[in-house]
Amino acid sequence: MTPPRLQDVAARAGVSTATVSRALSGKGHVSSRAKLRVQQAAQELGFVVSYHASSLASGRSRNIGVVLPHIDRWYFSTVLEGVSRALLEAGYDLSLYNFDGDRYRETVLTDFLLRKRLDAAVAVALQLEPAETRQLFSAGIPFVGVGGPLVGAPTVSIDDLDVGHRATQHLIGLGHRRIGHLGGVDEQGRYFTMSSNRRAGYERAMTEAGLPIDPEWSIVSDYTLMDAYQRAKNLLADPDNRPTAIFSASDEMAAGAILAARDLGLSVPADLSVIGIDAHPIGEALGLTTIDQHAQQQGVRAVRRLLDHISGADNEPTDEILPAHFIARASTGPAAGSSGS
Amino acid sequence: MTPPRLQDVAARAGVSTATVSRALSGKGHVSSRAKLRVQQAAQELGFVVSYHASSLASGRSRNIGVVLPHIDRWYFSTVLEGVSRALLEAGYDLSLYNFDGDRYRETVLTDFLLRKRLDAAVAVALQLEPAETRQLFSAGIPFVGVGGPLVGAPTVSIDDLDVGHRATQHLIGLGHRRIGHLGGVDEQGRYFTMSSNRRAGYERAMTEAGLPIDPEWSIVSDYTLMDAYQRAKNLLADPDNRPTAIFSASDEMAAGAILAARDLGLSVPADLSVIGIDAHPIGEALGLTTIDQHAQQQGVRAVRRLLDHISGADNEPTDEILPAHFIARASTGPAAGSSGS
DNA sequence: GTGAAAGCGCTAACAC
DNA sequence: GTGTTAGCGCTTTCAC
Repeated sequence: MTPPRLQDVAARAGVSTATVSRALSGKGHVSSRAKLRVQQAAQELGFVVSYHASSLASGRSRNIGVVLPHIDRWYFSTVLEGVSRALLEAGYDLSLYNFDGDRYRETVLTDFLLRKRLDAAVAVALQLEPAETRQLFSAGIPFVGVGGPLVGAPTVSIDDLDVGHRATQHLIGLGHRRIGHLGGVDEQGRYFTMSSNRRAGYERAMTEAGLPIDPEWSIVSDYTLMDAYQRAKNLLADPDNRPTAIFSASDEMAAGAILAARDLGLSVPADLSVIGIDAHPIGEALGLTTIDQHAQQQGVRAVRRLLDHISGADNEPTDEILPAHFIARASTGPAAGSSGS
Repeated sequence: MTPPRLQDVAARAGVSTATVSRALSGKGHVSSRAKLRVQQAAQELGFVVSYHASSLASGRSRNIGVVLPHIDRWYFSTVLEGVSRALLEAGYDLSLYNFDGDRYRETVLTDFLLRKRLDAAVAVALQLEPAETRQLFSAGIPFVGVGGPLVGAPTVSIDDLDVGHRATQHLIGLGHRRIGHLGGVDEQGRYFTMSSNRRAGYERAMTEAGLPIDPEWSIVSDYTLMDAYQRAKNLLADPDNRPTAIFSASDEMAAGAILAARDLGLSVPADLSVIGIDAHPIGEALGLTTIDQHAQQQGVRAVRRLLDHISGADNEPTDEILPAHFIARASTGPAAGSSGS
């Protein structure tokens, strides 16, 4: 037996299909008596509107896309969790498009996003070429960026430069002068503006304090714990020339640094202070001092912005900077032989 | 200007809409000459078929759903990555439905899945009540389960009991006799059959070897690193009555145990051997011995099964057990005072 | 191999 | 407040 259609509900309730549509969607006026009969009939028949028919007729699909370069990395899956929650709450469907690094970059941009099935989309930390940005926008729907600038669309993020600055200042305030940095690559200008902004914040804080920035202490990693572990270990192995503190652009890399230090017999924070960014759960067990960037909340805000926009709320396309908060734990402490500052 | 429709392409190519549809979808026979003209016209106009119109007319949507209880946990985001990859490869869209624990359980089951917008769906480690399973299937589409039994649908997973058994045997083979277990809750029979099967494997191996199962060494954790850290620390704090080895049902919990041991001044594996399951990246830096369950591959396989089914391939709804492989690293070693076995 | 035309199931004017 | 009806843009018989 074929599923009930709106027409069947109309027949059973003794009204027209238009009335059923109105009663069920809540748009337009329907007498409460008619509404009741419709709802009952729909209930009895187990009627659910056909998504495709509804979308085709109305031109809107209650479906929002999420485009991201990775899924199984903490930042992305956490933002996604926030996006998902906000969308579920609003009754919207969520379509997921994963670049998977660069693997499906083209495909997603040229095929998937153009199918006219999305009301809007959020782009998480994508760093696109100008031509790619154009492709994106050619989908003809509102976009909002998260965690990195999406040129031409409003973006929700933290102030990465400021966060890098504050993290570094924290270490400087503890009396450290030999401070290293663990950051990400800025592959040919793609990806990780986030990362380069944090590095810029570090450099600014160092410069302001009149401290030297040793290029050897400025480590470029691929943002994974293991890679950071290995590189930090190399850096810290030299007892004559190693930093007393490290500011890491992510908690996972910070964790790698802490594990490396321990494996070298260095104690944290006595021999080495480490601060990260994220509030990644792994930081708890390591006592990692960090700055919470409220990743989930970033996803939630992005969705709110989009939904407001769709519903015609008069929001100007301004960027939104979310606050980030210190979580002081045990991985940072006074520099050896320092009285603080 | 409104986007081009199929009709526009037809006009430009000088053929009927039917021919355009055939030429573009590849179904039905079209002269290569006509096909060429159609493709060119489509190209010039920048035509992309309307998803909704196509779905409404054909009854199929090239859209597959993924239902999971969490997104931001390693297992789930990794499976999701695999699912996403396989779907992108096949040109299918992916709709994401997150229970978020129990928060949207009802909503997803009763509202979202019934909108007739999915061709099929994969359910990742859902542990449903019978009534909920019925709701799920009432969507009228093929399902496949991943990483946990979905009663009434084919499931892709590893053999959790066997894996628990092998992990424990590994420790026993190293001469350990006092072996603890770190597993998850079986909340009222919901969630984590996975976890209870691994525990059962542990118990069987212990029993077979004639070793005692000390209830105090069988720790129930919430599967997070931090919780496992705390509980393991409590367990290991007592020098007179602690295990010499721990089998953890996940790598994250295993990592917690290792960190706890270190913080107590115990050395791994000299004082404590630890083995996990997952091949979680964190295990690398900790030298964690583990069993790789190929989570991403589980997602890929689930999608393949679904697509085969949709395309009418004669696949019986059998469960599929994927192999799991040892990754021997440094966290497990011979028991102190043992000659091995 | 190709075209005509009848839907797919719903929404949104527009009329009453 | 409610019904009539013309689409939304494509797929798919059924003829030719």
